[in-house]
Amino acid sequence: MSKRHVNASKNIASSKVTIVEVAKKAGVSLGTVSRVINNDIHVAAETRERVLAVTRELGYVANRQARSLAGGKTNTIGVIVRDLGTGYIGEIIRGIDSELNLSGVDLVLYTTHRTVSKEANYVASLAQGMVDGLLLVLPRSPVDYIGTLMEHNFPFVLIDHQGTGTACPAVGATNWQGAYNATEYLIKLGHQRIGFITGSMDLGCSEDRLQGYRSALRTHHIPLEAELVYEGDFLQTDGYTGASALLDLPNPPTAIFASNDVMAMGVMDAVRNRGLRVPNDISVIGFDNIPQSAMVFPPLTTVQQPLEQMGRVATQMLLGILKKPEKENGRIELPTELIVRNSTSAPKGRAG
Amino acid sequence: MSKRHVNASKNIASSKVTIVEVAKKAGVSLGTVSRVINNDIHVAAETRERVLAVTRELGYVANRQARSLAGGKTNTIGVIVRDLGTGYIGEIIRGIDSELNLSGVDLVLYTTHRTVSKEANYVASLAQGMVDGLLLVLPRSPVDYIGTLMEHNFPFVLIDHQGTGTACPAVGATNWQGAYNATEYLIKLGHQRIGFITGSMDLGCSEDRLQGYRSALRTHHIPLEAELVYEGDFLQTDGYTGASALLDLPNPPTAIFASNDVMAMGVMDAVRNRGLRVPNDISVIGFDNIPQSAMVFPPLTTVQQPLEQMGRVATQMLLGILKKPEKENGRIELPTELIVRNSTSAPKGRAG
DNA sequence: CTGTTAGCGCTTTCAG
DNA sequence: CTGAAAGCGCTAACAG
Repeated sequence: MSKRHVNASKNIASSKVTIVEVAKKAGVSLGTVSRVINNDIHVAAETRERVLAVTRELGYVANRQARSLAGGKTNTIGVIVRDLGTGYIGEIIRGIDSELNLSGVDLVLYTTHRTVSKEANYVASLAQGMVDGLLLVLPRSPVDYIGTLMEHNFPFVLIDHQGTGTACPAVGATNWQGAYNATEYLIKLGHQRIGFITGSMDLGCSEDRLQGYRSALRTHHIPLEAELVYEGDFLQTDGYTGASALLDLPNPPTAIFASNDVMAMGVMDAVRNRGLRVPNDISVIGFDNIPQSAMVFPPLTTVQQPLEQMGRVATQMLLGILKKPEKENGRIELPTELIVRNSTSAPKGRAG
Repeated sequence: MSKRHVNASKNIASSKVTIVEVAKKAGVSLGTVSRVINNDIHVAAETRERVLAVTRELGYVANRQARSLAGGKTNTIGVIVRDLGTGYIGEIIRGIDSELNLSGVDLVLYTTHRTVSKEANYVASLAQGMVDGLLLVLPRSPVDYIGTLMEHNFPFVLIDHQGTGTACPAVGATNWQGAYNATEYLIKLGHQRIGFITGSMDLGCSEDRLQGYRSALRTHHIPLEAELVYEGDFLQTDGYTGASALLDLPNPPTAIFASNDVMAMGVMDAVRNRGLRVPNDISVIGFDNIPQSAMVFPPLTTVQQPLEQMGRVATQMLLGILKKPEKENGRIELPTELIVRNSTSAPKGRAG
């Protein structure tokens, strides 16, 4: 069994509709075929037609690997995400996807499963020519490769990552402001003891939200108490255990602000599990405004992040860079917005 | 500016850490390096170590394009989906993703945006060697390429698609049975006029659900009335308009069965919008059991599809085929299950 | 066990 | 406007 033969049973490419076949059948050189399929201007209209006809007739499909190996454009951009677990990232991807679809660019998606080494690896791999540009969603350790990426002028945009130092193309949301507003809203409702559950503290956005919370308290002359801040990791169980811990305090909070909606749901569970009611006994507020937050009971007051829009904007930015690499691009912050629903109210025994 | 130079500003690969560099520095031939990075047994332990060391030192990263072009394994499988819009597909992907992660296989995801031509195109493209196998989620027109795929023994598994004719590896759910059970449940509750909103009728699963509904009615000697069946397309608005149409009937139904949860939510909206209550006035039942369905108000009675498991099983199947191509694989049906929540009750004025 | 060699399918000069 | 030729980085025979 020859090598070719083995491949034949493994690979559709062995149907052998390559550029060479097309060239032969159209009676031109393979260089010409290449020009045609790449919309090169330097081809006689008549020749182009003939080649195109053969192309269709033979059902020719360009081989992406070969194309990118040879140094051409891939017309696809790579997206690297940690996982598809939460609706959170899904929303962003939708934005990316629909924007990309508009300009006929393809998308390949890689998931890192929160594995830092995979992240760097995929970046390196994709940047080798597999894609024309990279969108990094909520990257864990961009420091590892951003340097290389920039050095080589490889087009990329960070999504939802607070740049640590280096200025590079990125889009995020006003996390600080969102958290500030939410906290202030609670304060104005009359709450004085407000519990806070953080997100993964290795993420800039978590830090920003925590600071927003703190600033609001400070502004309103409410003492910051360490015992009211619980460190979570953006998972629903963190909300549950965090809320439980907070409610076990000798002097428990009257409101709990979770750094994302998923944790806020965990908080609500914990509250209910103790026979307390939301918002009558405990007000709960989240962050993100994922679709579910409007549908839970009671509907969750939360801070909306323009997730899909972030995906869209980042994509436009990347597409822009692809067109004019020289243009400088900085960080864009999209506004967050407080969405008041029914999980918050004035603290018990107090007028709204 | 030479070609090489242009690439240098475009491509990280120009850092030139190729197999050749490694070979040179390690004092071996490039063939040997290839063997090492492919875990070929025929390399002296000592040589392997040396090469590996250089590999790390230089930060070598294999070029996927070149590798697959040359005919090697890609160690990645391709997943083709229509979109990421609904949680539905996200759940399946999660199953795929986590299963793949277990075996260290990478995943590339392509979205077709319901474009049939794209679907066929991606399949052809990926099958050319970009991936070792293909997972086709809810494919629109598999007929277009399944033949080719099978002819060439290219490994693939269909997810959630009722095969029209050709026997090929696929995993799905017992849609007929699920719809039958749901309808029967409604009947046993005392409902006699049950409205039904279909999914996209070009999808096998929609047909199966409709038939399940019909069979249940037939079994219980309830006449099938065409006016009680509304054709939808799996979108929330279809549920809304469908329910509205149904409720406008001279003799409206007392229960509505929507072919998926998203439409069921639309149904609930429509019911409420007319001042009617769920389930007191109208019972509503869905299909899928997406995460949201447990959180809406009232919590939705629905038929659970083992979405994540379907992803898992399909992936195991594909991985199995990759290992032993000769093994025959047929269709696997995973069981659906009726989840009773609070959107259903006995019809008004009748004891449960 | 290791080196050599021939491509994979395509893009891109460089000549005409 | 078109053909010829040189690789892109790697794998897989084939000889040692």
